[in-house]
Amino acid sequence: MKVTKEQAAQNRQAIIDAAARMFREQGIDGVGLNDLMKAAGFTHGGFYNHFASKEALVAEVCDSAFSQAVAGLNKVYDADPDGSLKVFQKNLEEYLSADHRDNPACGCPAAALVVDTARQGDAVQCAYAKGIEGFVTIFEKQLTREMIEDGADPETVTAAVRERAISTLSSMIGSLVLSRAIAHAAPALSDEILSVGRKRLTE
Amino acid sequence: MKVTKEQAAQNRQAIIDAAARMFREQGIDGVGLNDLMKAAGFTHGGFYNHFASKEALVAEVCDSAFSQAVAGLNKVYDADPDGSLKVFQKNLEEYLSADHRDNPACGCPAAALVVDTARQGDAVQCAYAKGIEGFVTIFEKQLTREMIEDGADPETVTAAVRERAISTLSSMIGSLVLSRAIAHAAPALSDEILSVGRKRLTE
DNA sequence: TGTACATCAGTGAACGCGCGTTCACTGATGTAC
DNA sequence: TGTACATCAGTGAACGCGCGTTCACTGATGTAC
Repeated sequence: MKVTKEQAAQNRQAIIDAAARMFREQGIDGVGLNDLMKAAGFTHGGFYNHFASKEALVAEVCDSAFSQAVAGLNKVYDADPDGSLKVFQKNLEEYLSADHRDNPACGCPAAALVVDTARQGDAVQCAYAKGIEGFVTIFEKQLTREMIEDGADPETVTAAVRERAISTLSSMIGSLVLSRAIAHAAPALSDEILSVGRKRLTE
Repeated sequence: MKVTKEQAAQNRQAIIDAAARMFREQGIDGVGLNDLMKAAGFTHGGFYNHFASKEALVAEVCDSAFSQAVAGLNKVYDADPDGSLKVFQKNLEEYLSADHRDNPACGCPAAALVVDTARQGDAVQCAYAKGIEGFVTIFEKQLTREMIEDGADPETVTAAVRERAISTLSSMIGSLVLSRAIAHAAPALSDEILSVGRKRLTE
């Protein structure tokens, strides 16, 4: 039952994509390879034709999910640099929306995997860290635009921008994961966490 | 091998305490009942003399860990209401320390369990939500003190205080879990996340 | 207060189950001639 | 270009293992008389 090289590469990516969804939704430990392969449309035995181990898959998933997210943002911002600030602000607000909170499977990998990652091996943590650095870089670029547009001196803005980028990212992730943790048990407070987060981000 | 009622109650608490440590360090899914009971000093079969299921234990652990944390803070702040603001500020800084980052087992349950909780049943989420509400209440009290000390009008401060309480808690949790996720892979950025968080919290 | 008996916390073997991983096999693909 | 053979992605049974949970048993505790 050999398939073409292209088909094999597609199948491999299908496994990564299914894992990216399931890991974000159910956690890394919560997803078995049997269920994963079934979700990707295959039988479980073929897994090891593509990956050396589950750990290796997790690292690739991290890499893939972050790369897609970072590349997606960069593409949008670079397509229209002048209008990118508005899109950036809109992205921040959507990040802390009920929709994003309620759909982790296709949401931010940094938030969904943040606690699991601390318990994973080096390869996973490195892929995750690379992704975070990518986000920080994007934030720095956009926040620099924002501060210069607001009349700041381009020369002296650098340190302040990096601080804002890091604290913005931390707050976004914190607000999102906290609102998710209590979404069912305390929906009002969960909503409040999101709206307070949005308000703080946009002022 | 029956033991006295008091001894049985102590043993039960020993299981909860061991679980509280292990869940924070290894995640809820990452801890087996066999290892847990061994860590608490017992054989695994006795688990069900104390708890109906692992899920029931998790709920009790959440409840216990948050109650201890909240009660501990309240005790300190109430013992010396006038000096409590200094202690509060010190607590915020210690929260975002390398020491806290590197020792989740005895650290904040809200941070260590935040992503796992979203995947747990109602009982666990309710215990967690109750704990978060407890933290928010404490923060509101202390931030009110702070703002009044800084000359704010006690009557009009309420809404702003709640916002600050929620956003402070979200940022603390976000900074801590993010710094933990990349502690090994990107130690410099991990430290930077903590120090930026501390700076933002104390200004 | 002393004796007989029920209670039940703790033990350790066993349950079925799903985990990550391995393996022999299949058969279409890709390659060497 | 056509044929023979090696490659290897996919299949599905099987591996050992640890999971959460159940159970029969033990024997000191707690209780009823």
